[in-house]
Amino acid sequence: MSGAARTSPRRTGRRPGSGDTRSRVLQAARTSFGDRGFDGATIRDVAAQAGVDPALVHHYFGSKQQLFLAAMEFPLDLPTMVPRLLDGPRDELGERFVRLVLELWETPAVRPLLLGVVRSATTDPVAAAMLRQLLAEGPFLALARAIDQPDAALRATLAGSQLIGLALARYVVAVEPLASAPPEVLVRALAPTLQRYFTGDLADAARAAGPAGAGGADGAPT
Amino acid sequence: MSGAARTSPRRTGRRPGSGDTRSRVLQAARTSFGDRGFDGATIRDVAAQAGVDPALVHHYFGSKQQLFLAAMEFPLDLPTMVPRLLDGPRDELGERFVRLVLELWETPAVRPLLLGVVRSATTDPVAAAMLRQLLAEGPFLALARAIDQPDAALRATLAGSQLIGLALARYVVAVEPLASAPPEVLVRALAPTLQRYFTGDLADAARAAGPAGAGGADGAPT
DNA sequence: CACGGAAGTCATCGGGCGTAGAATTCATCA
DNA sequence: TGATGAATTCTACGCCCGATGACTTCCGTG
Repeated sequence: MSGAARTSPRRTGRRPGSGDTRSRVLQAARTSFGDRGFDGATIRDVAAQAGVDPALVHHYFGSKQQLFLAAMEFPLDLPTMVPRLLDGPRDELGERFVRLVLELWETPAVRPLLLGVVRSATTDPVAAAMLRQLLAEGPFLALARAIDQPDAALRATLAGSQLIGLALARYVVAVEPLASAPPEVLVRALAPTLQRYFTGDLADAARAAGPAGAGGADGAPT
Repeated sequence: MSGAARTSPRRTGRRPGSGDTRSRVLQAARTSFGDRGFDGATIRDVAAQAGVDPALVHHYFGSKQQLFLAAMEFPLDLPTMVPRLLDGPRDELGERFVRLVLELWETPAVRPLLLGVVRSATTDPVAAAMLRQLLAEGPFLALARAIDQPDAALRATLAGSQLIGLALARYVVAVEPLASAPPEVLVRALAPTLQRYFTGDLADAARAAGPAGAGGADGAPT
């Protein structure tokens, strides 16, 4: 109370910190990286958004790169998700997978992270490596490996390409009507694609679209 | 004869121009935008790559934005391509489409353009609009419209999402083994997906991959 | 109560950017 | 030949960025 009107010329030094400053900076960084990507975001803006001096961001995280890494660290229990996806009818695996990915993107706490990685991956090598790892070594590959089919790695990246394309078109670039389509419509539209990438026969070109015609025709899965 | 060794302290002024300077600048801009995106590319670097003063770039194109627009102008005869795609068996349309898109990406003169648009679209609004238009109003929509099926716009963007995802994974981020897969393998893998997006039934979820499968309750929304 | 370390601020450095304007040289044509 | 305009360069302004280092204030511990 009385300390406010002292003769101090500057309001420098430590403020009676609330304690959650670090997480506020992290949150601001997620928003900023998510909105503008790694290059577009600035430490100054992150600091302002968190109500903090830019130097403090450096004090906590050392560099912009390290701030990015800290902000984009996934709070997802990825290893747990794979068994959950495998649990259930195998011919509905594609549907479960699409549904899970859409749920993640629609979760407010997660979307900025994914946006940040995707927005930055086209330009920044570190972010590109993160995305590469997610698609080629993460849950996609684990899932593809768990199914007894050849070309697991190719299947994983094919599935990844469809889902990253969906994310880019729907959430980053906002192409209509894809951006406003209800999730359930997308699940219906994408599930067969994912299902085929994981369990189907990748060598046959023409089928899988005509309902009548030459019948299912894909090989027996063991 | 005597003019060369004058006391001139600077080598300023017009050089005995080769005449193709403008196109050299454009070519350098395509490379630079393709490699680093709109934000990452710099006019100074473009100029250096073209062996020219940065101010000349401004003299020709006015601003970085206008340079981008000029550099990314598609040399493709898009209206011509649609009829060519429709010409042939309808149930091989997906295959023809995938093949065409892959050919474009594999063409050395075209790839930097596409790379530039994709790399920039995640951050720059103008580039995002270009991509949005390409996917939602360009040949994708024209193709979907030419087929007698409901939800043409949604079908077009679904196809676009798969192909832009392929481009991102294969050419921008270089996810293996997708990045090194022979084009023909990708045609085989992607053609059924595109075929279904254009001509298939988007409402049924479970089929198109599983041979047997129980009855899928497609059910009307609402 | 002393004190050391953590939290926080300030001022600034060095650099790169887009852009602008003036100056200079070349080519062309009356 | 003289002039006019385009092509090209130089210089520089103003801005914003990431990073650094010194400094001040608070808090926990002995």
